[in-house]
Amino acid sequence: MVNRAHVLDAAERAIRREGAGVSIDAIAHEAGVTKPIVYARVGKRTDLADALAQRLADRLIEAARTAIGKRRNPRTQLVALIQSNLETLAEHRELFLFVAGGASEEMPQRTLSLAERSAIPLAQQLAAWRTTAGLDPSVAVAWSYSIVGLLNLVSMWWITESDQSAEQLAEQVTELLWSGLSGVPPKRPIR
Amino acid sequence: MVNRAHVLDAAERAIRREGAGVSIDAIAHEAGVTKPIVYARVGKRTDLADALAQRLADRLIEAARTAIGKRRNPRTQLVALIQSNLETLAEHRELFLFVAGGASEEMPQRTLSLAERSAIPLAQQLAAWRTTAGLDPSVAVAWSYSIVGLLNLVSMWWITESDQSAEQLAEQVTELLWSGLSGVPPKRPIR
DNA sequence: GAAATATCTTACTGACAGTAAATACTGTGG
DNA sequence: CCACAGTATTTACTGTCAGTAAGATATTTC
Repeated sequence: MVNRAHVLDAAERAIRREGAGVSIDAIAHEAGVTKPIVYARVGKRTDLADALAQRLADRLIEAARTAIGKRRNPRTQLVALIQSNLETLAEHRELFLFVAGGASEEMPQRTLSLAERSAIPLAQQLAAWRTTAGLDPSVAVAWSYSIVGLLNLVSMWWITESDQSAEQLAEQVTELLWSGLSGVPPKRPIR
Repeated sequence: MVNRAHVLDAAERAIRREGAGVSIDAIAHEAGVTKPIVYARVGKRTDLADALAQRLADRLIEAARTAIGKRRNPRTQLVALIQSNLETLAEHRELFLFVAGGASEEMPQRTLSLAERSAIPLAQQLAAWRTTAGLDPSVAVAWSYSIVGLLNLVSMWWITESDQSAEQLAEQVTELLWSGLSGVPPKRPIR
């Protein structure tokens, strides 16, 4: 009667309403069933977080694809990617916090599983580019995690503390990712 | 008899032994006291996480300072900064997870408070550099969070899933942060 | 229509955060 | 040496919640 997707939808609504600390009972109630059904459909809390992380990552990728759309200039594409990430995570703020925050024990696996889904396609793209440019593609994975981690924290910061526009922030972050720090330090120490 | 620092030390040992999901009772036991003492000294779980985040951030900054040491080449300094970050977080793996993972509700504040302590000195340095280079320093804060976020996720990934050496990874990440992506994409779409 | 099976719910357990009330300890004036 | 005020500490409790086992209800099968 109620399938897995229905429960996951209900979970998203419950999280949106009650925040990341929502109880399984509340989710079950939102789905119109009782707790053991939730367990039968999606497993325990960490499994739920995994499933929702998957959905969120898919949405991020989808949003990025549309935002990039038919833009041709790579740097402009990067701005669009970053801005869409900011806006999508802001849109799904509580879900993001549920997925990223979750329970303590399995935390790295969860955060990484969210990161991984975004990072993998990115890594493939980067590796392909590097290869055609005649460069070593083995940096691709590390770079993907770098970019995803950067986007995650910047988004979190922007959502909760910053008041500048997504556009402006995306431009600033792009400047860093595009050109790097090489032009910045004069001749002296970091810190 | 037992002061705040003593309790925090015990908390670190307990976290190291039992992982990020450690109970307050276990921490109290490790400190040789009972639970209400812990609450009297450091407050509730999120306050404890804040205090430990502070300590961890201080250690990261300190480690970075020594690692950078007397190196003069800015790019080499960046490699050292990144490598020291990797190694320090690996050293304090469980503490890192406790601080970053914690409870769901206040998660952004906690993660950000950890990030903030690392980001602020970095931002000051970046702003100063940009100013002396005649560039707009207003990007400094966003860049700091970018770099800290990048380091956090890369460290987490490295700690739990990657098997390459810290040295090699630090070099790869430096390449991204130093030179940026501008040389990479040919003339076509991201993803 | 009865037996077998799948489906859902009620009801429970165990763990743990956080707190209130009770108890032991300390020093001070008599 | 003792009563007593004030503080430090512990015991014992409450409430919440994840996760599950056992019972109840519907559904299929012969």
